[in-house]
Amino acid sequence: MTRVTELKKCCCNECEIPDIEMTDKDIMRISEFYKAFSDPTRLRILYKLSTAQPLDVGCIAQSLEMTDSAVSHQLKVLRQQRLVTAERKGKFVYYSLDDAHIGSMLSAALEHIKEDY
Amino acid sequence: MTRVTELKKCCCNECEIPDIEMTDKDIMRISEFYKAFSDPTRLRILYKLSTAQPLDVGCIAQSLEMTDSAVSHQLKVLRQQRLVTAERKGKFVYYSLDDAHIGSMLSAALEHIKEDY
DNA sequence: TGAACATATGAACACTTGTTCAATTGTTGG
DNA sequence: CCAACAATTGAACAAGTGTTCATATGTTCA
Repeated sequence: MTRVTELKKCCCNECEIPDIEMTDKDIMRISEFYKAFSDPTRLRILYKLSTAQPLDVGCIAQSLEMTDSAVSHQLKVLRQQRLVTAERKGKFVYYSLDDAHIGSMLSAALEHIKEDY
Repeated sequence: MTRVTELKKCCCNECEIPDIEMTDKDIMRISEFYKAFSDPTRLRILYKLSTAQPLDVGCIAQSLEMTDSAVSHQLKVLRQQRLVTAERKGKFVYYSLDDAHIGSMLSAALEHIKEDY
């Protein structure tokens, strides 16, 4: 397991470095996870789903006033990060939040930004 | 306060839309908040600070094997999102995590990606 | 089967982002 | 004040991202 740093002591030569495991691969995957939350369109989709689910692509696109294609592209990103699940029923594909945890991430971020002056 | 959607019912005409307040401005600010977490370099800086703080710019740059300039640019982003705090002492500027909450976001994301098959 | 509809995909484009390099600001100690 | 060091900033460039448009895949029902 590749450590982000291999120092036993920090370069200031004072601080001990705790034995927390976070590999380069972890870093990459975490950044991709958060990247999914870093686009307004994707956040609007997630927020929409947090208020009503499951919803099909056309419904989401309509309420966000975007093309089906644009929404479908972003849903793919959200799917790959396992933030939403898709289930086809006939012609329609219904999307839901992957779990309640995702909704709570939205509220957590909302709290953080509301702390402002 | 501008609602993301003004529908009382979802476009599927079944689901009630809860009265959660999340404005377009909120969406923009949340996306910027998460964007700060979406870059490997910034995550490495945050992780580094979670293991030892405060640290000056040169120390961070050295341990991440990057230029001072690159690190300083990213620290600016983290500062703007209030994820780190800076305090100058003489020639050095020492950075710390803004609060413990940030460290817990790292662990939370780590847990999420570890859930994998 | 074939027309109509829902969704997904690929290429292309404008736009954004992260790094590098050079120059600047800020601080200390001679 | 000035030389040396720490940090910041701005411009420039390559790389990455989100949308659009055209096309393809899936599904239903006549």
